[in-house]
Amino acid sequence: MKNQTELFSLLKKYFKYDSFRSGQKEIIDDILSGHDVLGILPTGTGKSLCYQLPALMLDGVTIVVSPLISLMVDQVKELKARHFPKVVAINSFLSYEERKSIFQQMHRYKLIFVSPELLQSQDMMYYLQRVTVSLFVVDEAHCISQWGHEFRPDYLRLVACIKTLNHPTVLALSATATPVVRKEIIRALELPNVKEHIYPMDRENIAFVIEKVHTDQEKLQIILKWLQKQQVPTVIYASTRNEAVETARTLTEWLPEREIAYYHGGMEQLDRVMIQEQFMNNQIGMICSTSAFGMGINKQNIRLVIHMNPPKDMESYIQEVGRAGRDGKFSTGLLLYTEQDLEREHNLLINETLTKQQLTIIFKILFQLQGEERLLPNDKKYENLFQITESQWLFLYYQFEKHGIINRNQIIFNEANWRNGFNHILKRVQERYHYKRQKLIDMYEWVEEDDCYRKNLYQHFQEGFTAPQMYCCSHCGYSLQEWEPEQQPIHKLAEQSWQSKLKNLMLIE
DNA sequence: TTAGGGTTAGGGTTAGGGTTAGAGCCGGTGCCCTGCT
Repeated sequence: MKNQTELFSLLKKYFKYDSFRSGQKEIIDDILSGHDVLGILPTGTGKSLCYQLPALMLDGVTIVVSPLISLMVDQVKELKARHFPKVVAINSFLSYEERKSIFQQMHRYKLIFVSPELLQSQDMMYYLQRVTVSLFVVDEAHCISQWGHEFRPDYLRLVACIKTLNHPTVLALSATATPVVRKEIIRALELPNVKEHIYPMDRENIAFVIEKVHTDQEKLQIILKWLQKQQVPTVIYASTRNEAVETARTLTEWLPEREIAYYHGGMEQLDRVMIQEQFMNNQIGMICSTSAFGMGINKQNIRLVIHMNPPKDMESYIQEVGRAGRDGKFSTGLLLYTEQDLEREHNLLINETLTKQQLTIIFKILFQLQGEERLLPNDKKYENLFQITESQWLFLYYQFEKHGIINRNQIIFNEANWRNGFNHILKRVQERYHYKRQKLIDMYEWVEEDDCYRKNLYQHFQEGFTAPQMYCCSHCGYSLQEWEPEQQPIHKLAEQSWQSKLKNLMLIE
């Protein structure tokens, strides 16, 4: 009871609310009673409150694992503005001195944001073991399944951190997670007694239009035809950086009066922030982007999300199209595809899959290395050495460690171990290939569907869905032509003030 | 009562790297560290 009074008074004090939104209270109660929790709450329903409040109430430190530095920074900024006590984000932007000083004061913080990579550093864990960690939060927990296997294997190493910290209460949060992904999160974090709080994530205010065309040029024509008549905040997803840049360039040529930008992960951090800010403030009307654009973007009035190709799985599509209509107003997702798109995507998948021959060669090189120094070379050019991509190397390194073939850059030879490791890794590679291939096939089966797109999209994720707000989908009689959205004019900035704004930004950074 | 408890140490900023010599093509997500002035 005392807890409950305190809970509401803290809610009022820091967040100015009198009551909780759906799901929040149930999750917080479970956390405070010491249960591990998996929370799937739609975007914009206040997920972060589910750990911010417990962090205040629990003795000790709450660790929040966050996938992006920009997300951590935003959260810390926002919490500081609310006069939330003792919050910090630790990342590579901090100097050695700053980091050290935070480490030594660790016990004085209530909330610490970190990347999964940083939790692998010995420093970090050394100091964390000397404070009481009462809550361990994995934010955007679908990253475990989306990124953990290849791209960012440190997501799969989180479970070891949790164990090292004597298993504090664990909270995994996400906005999108299919039953399969949820199972994977629970397995990867080893949470057998987890309490699950799953809320539907279908969006009744988004209508789906899917069009099959013959060429990539045709895709641009369709987009252009619509854009000539309408002006609403729009995101266009392309599958490569080049395609994003080229699409922006072409559309700008055709519609010189519109403000169109491109966005991808290879751009300078500062440029990315600039583009985001201008889009947020309606100074840019349209962004052509790779999948880098998304997480942490909180623009409420995106009306149209266009896909130049189907993404590689339905989770990605739901996440990306779900950036439309955060304000609850009617919005549309337009997906374009050609016959060749599937083949292209499948070729990429084959290309990234290690073959038995490749794996054999890698083991041979590894054997040679251990005969010489028993160490992996220090220059980190493993990709060069083994003729594989960085992502493939990250995957392999994780597997080598798991099978006792490598321990902290030291190669440990044991014939039985190696034989076993080789077979397991090969099996794992093939499993991953088949898993991803099936995801890709599901995606293409969905776009080729004759039946209601909404029904078939959401049935993979949940039981049923809410009836659409206005229009449903292109199989239920909706077409873009009949949509008359409210126009959103662009407040262009003068060249001079754009530059001075850049200067200001640079001074702040 | 006291020493020690973990490694390192110029400070600060920015650019580049994370696949290979050579032609069209064939990827995208981010983190952290290193080497350079």
